[in-house]
Amino acid sequence: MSSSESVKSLTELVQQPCPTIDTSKDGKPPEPSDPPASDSQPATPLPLSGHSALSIQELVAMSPELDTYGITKRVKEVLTDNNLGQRLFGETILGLTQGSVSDLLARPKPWHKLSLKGREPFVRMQLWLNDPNNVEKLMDMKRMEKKAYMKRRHSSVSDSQPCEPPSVGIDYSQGASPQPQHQLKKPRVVLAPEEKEALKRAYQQKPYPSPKTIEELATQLNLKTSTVINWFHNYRSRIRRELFIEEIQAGSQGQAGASDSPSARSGRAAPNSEGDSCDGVEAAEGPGAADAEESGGPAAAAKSQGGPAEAAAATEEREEAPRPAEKAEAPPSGTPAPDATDDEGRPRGPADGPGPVPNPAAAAPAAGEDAATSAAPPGEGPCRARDGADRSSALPSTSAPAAARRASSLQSLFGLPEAAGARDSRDNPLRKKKAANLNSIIHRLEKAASREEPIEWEF
DNA sequence: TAATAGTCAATAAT
DNA sequence: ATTATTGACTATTA
Repeated sequence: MSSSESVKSLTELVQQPCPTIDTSKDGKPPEPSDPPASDSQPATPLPLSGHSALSIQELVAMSPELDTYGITKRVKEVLTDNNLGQRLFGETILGLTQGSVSDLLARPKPWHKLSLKGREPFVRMQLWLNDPNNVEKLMDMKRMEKKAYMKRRHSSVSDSQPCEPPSVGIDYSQGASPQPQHQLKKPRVVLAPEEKEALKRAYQQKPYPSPKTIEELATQLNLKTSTVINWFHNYRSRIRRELFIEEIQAGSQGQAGASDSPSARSGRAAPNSEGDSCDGVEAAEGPGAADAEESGGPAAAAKSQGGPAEAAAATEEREEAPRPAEKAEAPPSGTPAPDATDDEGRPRGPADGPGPVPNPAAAAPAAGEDAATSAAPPGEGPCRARDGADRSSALPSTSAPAAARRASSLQSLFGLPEAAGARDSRDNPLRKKKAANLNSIIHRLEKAASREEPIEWEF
């Protein structure tokens, strides 16, 4: 069969219910089609509905832009409406574990920020949503699982338990517990809240600590170096994603009513990141951000502790903010994280500085887009109307007056419909994050501009 | 070489 | 029971 043929139908399969006639804009030019993936790998062992061949990878490659936020929203609805769990859905439909599914559904990244691999689950979800029997199939799976489970239990009860307690026999209960066990299982590190706080503080001053700094942190907190490194990696990406969703939600808060549908959606309101304040930004320069957020509430979070973490506390007198009331601003208050001398890691050539910067240029438009699309309830009519008039700013381009670019970035950022007055002070934290973010971006742009380098911003 | 992206899997929290 | 969180790993990418 001609690839073009199948390609077409498949593309339709993936299409979102609401055919956004955005084709006019195209925009994904380079997706050259080239099926680079034609190498090894078993590819898709998953269900992938009846379809014939064509791996999802190929589907992903030619998939039109999908509204990830809208998709996850609908998936969540369907799952909860039908009492289907994430584990079942994940293993059966996506080939992912429960934890991954939870994360994906709660914090989907915008389509354009996803790699080919990252898009896969979303394509699968879209495919699943389009499948008229999706729920039935899953329910069947559920039944089957239960049956199997019952069976197992039965046999183990009636029969002598043939399996399970693998070890046993010897080993008794042992008071030493599974300690000496060849150390086969790592304990799984669990950072104490104090340690996390110390790391967060360090992050705020330097999102990309030098190896030296990392080493010091590890020593002071009594952690393995790799743990600290991992923590920074994880934290950076976590922060990044948080900004994504905040943008999206901020952009969609406007209206909502419309045709509410069955089952309430997921009310998420303000997740308010606990006491971690707006990390993620500000490393650039100005103080700008240090919010205590949460006016009148959990102000008194864990504060004093003299326990184990004294290492951190000791070296760095905590600056914290004893006075939540006066959040005003806490400039990078002197307190260098660990060991004063620390200073800067300096190196880092290209893009560096304030790392935790997702890209506003892209994010902003994305937010609008997602919002628009997802706003429409699952299947049906009125889909978006907005076209791609403004969504042009999504790509690199490069050589353009930095100033101009910055201006446009600012515009798109601020341009977010602020209408829908309804919000009061609630958006403060968000605003701050955005502002801080903007600052860091500006900082980078200026830096770049001054050195007249074409640099490629991935906006 | 180091940063990022995507996940896993243990374990916390509901 | 499920769902959410998060340290660690693996594969990519620049």
